[in-house]
Amino acid sequence: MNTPTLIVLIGPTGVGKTELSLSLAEHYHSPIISADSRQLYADLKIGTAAPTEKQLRRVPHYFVGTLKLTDYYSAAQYESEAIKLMEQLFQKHDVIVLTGGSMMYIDAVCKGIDDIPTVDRDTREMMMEKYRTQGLEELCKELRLLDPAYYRIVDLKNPKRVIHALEICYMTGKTYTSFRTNTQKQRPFNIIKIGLTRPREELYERINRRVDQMMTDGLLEEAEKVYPYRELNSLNTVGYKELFNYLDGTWELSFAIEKIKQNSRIYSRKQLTWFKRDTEIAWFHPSQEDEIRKHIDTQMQEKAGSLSSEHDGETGKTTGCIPEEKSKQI
RNA sequence: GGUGCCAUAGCUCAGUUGGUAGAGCAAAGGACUGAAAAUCCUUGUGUCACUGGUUCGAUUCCCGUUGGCACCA
Repeated sequence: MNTPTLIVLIGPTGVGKTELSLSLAEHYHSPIISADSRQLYADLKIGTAAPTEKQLRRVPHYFVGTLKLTDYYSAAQYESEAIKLMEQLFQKHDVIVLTGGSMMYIDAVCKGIDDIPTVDRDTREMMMEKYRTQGLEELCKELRLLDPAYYRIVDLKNPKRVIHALEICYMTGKTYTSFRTNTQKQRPFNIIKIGLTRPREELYERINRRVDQMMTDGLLEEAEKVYPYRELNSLNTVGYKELFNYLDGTWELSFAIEKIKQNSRIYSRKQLTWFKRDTEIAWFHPSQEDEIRKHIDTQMQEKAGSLSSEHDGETGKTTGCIPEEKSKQI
């Protein structure tokens, strides 16, 4: 049996991950695990550009359309479920393709997330109420007392970060810091990271066109259906939140569509920012499928049998195209 | 054709009683461990339309040119 290999195919929204993941999966006779925090929801097909019925028939997919809008989910939950699933899948497959744009989900699988208790509903309610009535500054003061170490490094202007740290302190009686080990988990499989990117203009044009296509495919109807649930976290999602403003009557439809395009572009940039610092990623243009396969095959040979040894630092990066090479030159 | 108003950042506009300018939006960069398509942070040099004049100094005042808008013929 060969060393199990996880091919991680990442890149910004709209770059062309889905199509390439299918052909790679077919080539390596592998299933596809989605790492997309919104394609998980069964009712958000069009707006999240989830794989179509036809595409799903080509290759078995996991973590697509498995959740209801009301379901609670998190990156940590994804980590444990995905790792468990992969244990099973690797018994029949040498290679698994993991693809998606949710940065934290990718890192959760590749590097692991610390074992921090899940916040229960009461604690979250309590903290939200505290935030509403007392404000962020008061919460920061509390954090300084309860977890001074985290207080020093946390982004004190970001309510979600401050609130979550306090939630953990209240729930466990321990500091949030004490749960942060900052260690990378070792995985029983090799990981090959492929990053897909395109020149900025090309990417933006694809994103804009895709949004128009979503509208003709019925995104508005999809948004109308889920409109009653708009307050849920699952619907704090590009493509839906903008249309809710139209359905409210606060935005013109054409304006909402422009906003979807804009927010998608911003999201793609955010993804690139996150991925850029991951030096293990080898970058390619989606059209370079041959080069990508070559890279994967070379990596698989190099890594064969090296699982138990220390991972070898820098991987030889054949760079089809590096993101931001343009801006670096300016 | 005549008269008046306007011309400042990618866009919409402030402003400088004459000492080379600043907001919003857009855009770009960054952070990120159980809500992550979330949440948060940082970044404003631009021939102040063009030409000439007055002035120590003009984006600001004056003459003209070009373009836009309005009104009158």
